[in-house]
Amino acid sequence: MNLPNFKKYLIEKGGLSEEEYYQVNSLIQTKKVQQNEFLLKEGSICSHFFFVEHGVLRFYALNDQGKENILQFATENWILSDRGSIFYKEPSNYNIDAIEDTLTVMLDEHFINAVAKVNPNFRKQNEILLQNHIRHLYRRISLLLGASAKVRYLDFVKTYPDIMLRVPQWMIASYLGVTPESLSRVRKALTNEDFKS
Amino acid sequence: MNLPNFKKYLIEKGGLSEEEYYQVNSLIQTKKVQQNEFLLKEGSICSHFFFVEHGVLRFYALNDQGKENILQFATENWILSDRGSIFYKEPSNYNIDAIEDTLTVMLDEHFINAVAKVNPNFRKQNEILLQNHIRHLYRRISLLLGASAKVRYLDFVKTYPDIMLRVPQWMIASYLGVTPESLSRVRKALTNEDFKS
DNA sequence: CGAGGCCTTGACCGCGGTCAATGCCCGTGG
DNA sequence: CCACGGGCATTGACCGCGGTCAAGGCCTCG
Repeated sequence: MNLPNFKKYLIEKGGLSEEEYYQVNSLIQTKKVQQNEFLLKEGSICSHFFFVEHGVLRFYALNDQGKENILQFATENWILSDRGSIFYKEPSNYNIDAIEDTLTVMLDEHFINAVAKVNPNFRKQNEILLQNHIRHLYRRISLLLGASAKVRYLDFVKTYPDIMLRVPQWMIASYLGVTPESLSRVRKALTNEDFKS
Repeated sequence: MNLPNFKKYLIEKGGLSEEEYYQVNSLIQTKKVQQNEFLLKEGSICSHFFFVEHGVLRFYALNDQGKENILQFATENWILSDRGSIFYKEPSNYNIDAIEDTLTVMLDEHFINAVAKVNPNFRKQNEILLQNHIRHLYRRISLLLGASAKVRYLDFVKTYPDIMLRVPQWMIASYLGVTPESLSRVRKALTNEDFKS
């Protein structure tokens, strides 16, 4: 199995050497999903973290009216999961499915412990990634609390130009917390501004 | 220095034994702040995690119009900080100040490493707390994306009944992402509903 | 060529924001 | 002990952003 992104992740972000990587290599499990296929469905218990080797995933909740709220997209090198469901063995309230055909690496506690054993530094590196993730979530909350749809959209374009090109617009609207119609109007207003300047 | 909550935290959540606690005891630094005093100001670099021994803190951002967006309250046993600022040594975009007179324990990387050395299990426990934190943030984002002011308020009351009683209403409004006036109307509508039933 | 998914556009409406006035509580000082 | 002032909550009038509903256009794919 050829997993250049995952290998790079373990070596560069995880701090493993090439030899250490090959030591845990045999433990790696992968999973392929096609577009619209699910990796996690509401009500079931999430068993793994999913590292995206290539493709795009989405992580979303259904609210009381059955509307989707997209919490996160994940492209190459992102890790996605319902952490609460994993750690507390509870049924998940979330769904994960594929926006493109996607190849993922399935990480469980067993694998993480194995890597940490090979290189104890890994846990520390991993912690920094978690801290960074928390930081991004606070930034997102800050925008949701205080910024207009226009500002949130501009921030998204700047932060994730790659995702812009790979997911349909109505999903971006959902991620931003607005309707597809509203997002369409925001975009129209922006192109009009461009003409004026 | 008598720190019953922090001691309990290191022993119950951190997994230390009583003896191990006394081994790191001498390294503990605390900081007292009075109401309205700052622990972190926008533009300065955040040097510590703050564990709340007793009191209430708030963590907030200022948006472009100078309005406060409260990202987090912290009562007893909570840990607050700008993680990005700590890890990347960047000036912070956030503020932390005290809502009540508060006693905090200041945790830095040095202290955490010392605890981890005394009990290697600590880092793993800490990771679980981080995962749990991420989970809560996703829940909050989910509510901000899809729920009305009323639903968000009811959720807050249910989740943090203690905080309700200790912080002024306009701060709760800020946390929920609405104006104080709107929150007042939501509350009024709810008491009217109560009379009907 | 037809069907279905997605984006756009228009008309309408309601939730929540804004601004301003009033009420209430409480601490401070005359 | 009362008068005053400041901070917070409430209420009302008004408005605008963004939601809802419906129609139409534009793709792509069978």
